[in-house]
Amino acid sequence: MSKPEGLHKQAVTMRDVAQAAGVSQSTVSRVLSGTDGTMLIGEETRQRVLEAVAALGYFPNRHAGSLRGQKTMMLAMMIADIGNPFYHPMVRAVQDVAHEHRYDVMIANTDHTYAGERLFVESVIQRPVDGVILVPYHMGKADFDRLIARTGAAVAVLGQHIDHPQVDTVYGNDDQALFEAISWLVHERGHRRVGLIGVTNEHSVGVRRRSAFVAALRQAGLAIDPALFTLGDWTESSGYRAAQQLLALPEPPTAVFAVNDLMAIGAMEAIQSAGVQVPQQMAVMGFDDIPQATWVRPRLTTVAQYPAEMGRWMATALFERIQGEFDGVGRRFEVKCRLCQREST
Amino acid sequence: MSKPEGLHKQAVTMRDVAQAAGVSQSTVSRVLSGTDGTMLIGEETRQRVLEAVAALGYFPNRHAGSLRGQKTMMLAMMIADIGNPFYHPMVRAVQDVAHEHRYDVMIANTDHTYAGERLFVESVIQRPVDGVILVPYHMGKADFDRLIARTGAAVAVLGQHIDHPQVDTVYGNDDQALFEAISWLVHERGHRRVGLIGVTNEHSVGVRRRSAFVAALRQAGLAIDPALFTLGDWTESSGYRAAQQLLALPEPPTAVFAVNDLMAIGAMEAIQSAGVQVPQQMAVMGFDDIPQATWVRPRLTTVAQYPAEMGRWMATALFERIQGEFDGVGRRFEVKCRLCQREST
DNA sequence: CGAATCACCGCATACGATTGCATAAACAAG
DNA sequence: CTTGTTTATGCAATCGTATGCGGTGATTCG
Repeated sequence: MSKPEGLHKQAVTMRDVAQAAGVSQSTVSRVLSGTDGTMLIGEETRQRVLEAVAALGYFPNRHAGSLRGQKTMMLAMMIADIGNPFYHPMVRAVQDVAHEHRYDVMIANTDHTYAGERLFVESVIQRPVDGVILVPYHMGKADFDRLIARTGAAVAVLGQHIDHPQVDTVYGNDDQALFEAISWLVHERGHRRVGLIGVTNEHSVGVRRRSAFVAALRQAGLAIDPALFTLGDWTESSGYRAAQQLLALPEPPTAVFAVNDLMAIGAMEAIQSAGVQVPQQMAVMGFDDIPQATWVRPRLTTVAQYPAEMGRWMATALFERIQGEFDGVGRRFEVKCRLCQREST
Repeated sequence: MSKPEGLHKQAVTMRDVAQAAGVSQSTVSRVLSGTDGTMLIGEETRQRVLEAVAALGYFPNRHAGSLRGQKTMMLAMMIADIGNPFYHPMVRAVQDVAHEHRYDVMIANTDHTYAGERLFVESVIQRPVDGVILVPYHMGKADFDRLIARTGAAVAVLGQHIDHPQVDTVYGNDDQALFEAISWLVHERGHRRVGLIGVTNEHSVGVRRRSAFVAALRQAGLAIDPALFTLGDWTESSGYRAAQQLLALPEPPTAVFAVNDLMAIGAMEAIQSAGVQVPQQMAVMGFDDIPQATWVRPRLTTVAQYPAEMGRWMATALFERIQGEFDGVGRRFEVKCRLCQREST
């Protein structure tokens, strides 16, 4: 009775194909999906159907399949900031793997906020997908339970933020790598006052890296000066401001460690603008090894992570679950970080 | 009869809410959408329904609405390379506008290939969305006709590549800006041998920029030396290789212009590695003004584009069409480029 | 030669939400 | 008491696809 004013005109449906081929719609469905082992289709009709499909340029409407409870052929990916180059190879890798499986990828930014993360979860509840890839900073186990219970999607996660029995995890040994990096800075390079550009404690990864930083200083027998701890929000400009703060100190540090490269690059910019030489007067070190770390001068010493590998791992783990090849307890995969010694230290 | 094995478990549907509130499912629909002006709902039942919604934590299944031909609450965006920082503010702006409208964004890479672009169109045909944003390099009018005819989606496009009556377009005056940039390089800076790092003629934007380049040289009365024309593929590494090629020339240019910043940065890397001073011995100039242009040393002289503004414009134009506020012929919006004079020239 | 088997295919229903139409209740007017 | 009108709600069809089950014609077997 109701004729929906086609905002989306689906000119050619399965019924059209059926009519053109002189068969029923269900036959067309069976020819195309083919997965119905018990059902046999005559070779002649199969050909007629395939010809009609080609002639009409038919494509299946995936909204229908999604509604029917089939695969949605879609992945959702949540990252913190699409402007951060660290995520690009990851997104890239996920998209590549997805396309191999003829999947599409929906992407959302959270801007590192909890509100953004919850919005993402609600979005996925409203439009269920087959798989979800997350880089969570705030979400708790309850949020994951809800996500999984309501959508039934396979879930893969980056980072040690969460440990959930049903989600696969890939993470770097960042705390250990950071510990070693600071130790190297102290012992090999002789720095005794090292400033930190960290993030607020709302980010569990910030807490972990800060602890590793403190532990390294402690182990080296150095004093912990609260004035040397500054905060940023992962962006280049926040690194710039944090470095200014450190430079303004009565007794500035001789080295600055930023918990990501963007902030390190911003810090270097600030330090050089102030007429302070890097690394002679002040060394700078970052984390991630984004490509831009080698574009700046001096080239940035940093701790490399391997986002492409991480993304590929998450995506393949996801598809193993989607295709039912694996459904055990969440796997954990560690990608080792590596110190990249360059010119800024 | 058929019980689809719920890959996606939608625990709570509208029917559940209806049952909990003791009304029919259609009443729930009317309470929630509310858009049905002719239909009145008793205040008491409205409350009962809303309470049931809250109690059950109901969210609408958007796959169903999409199938029914309603809005899909989804945008699709096609860009060439998610690794190119030029696109990030654009993606960002689109996502921000979309989220204001409670829309999600599906993103696809084409890697600058026609195959990638066609794949995207097919993907959108199979899963219609309300709006499409494209950065096309190869697609022709026929592809756009097909896209629009098959999906009925609103379309917005970046660049002058296509001019279609039904699509809104935003573009920079890149040819003019490039002409002026080269003229500036020649007249103000005195360069008489300028190398070009361009792209193949398959990219219409490459052709246009190359023409502008040639025109500027002609107008300056300079000879056109084919050896000074090299090709890249928009990536940093291709810029590196192209610059090596120019350096190897018997008579190398005194300035190099790359049609985007990534290639310019790659070129600068190559030039400096070869022990040639930038800009004293060889000047470098790019196009786009990505943030990284000010990270490198010397800072890159370039022609600025404003991708965030471009993205915002495309997105708002799209929503004007989606919401029926506009349905006239495709609008065109020019975003002026601007020369950013820095240290590399 | 009648019945059982088999290969092939169509009918009908369901997924969840929207919406035109029918309908029930309540009330007013004649 | 009948008829008309208003108000609030339910029924049922629909979007495009998947699938259990029943049906039909042909072949085979006892």
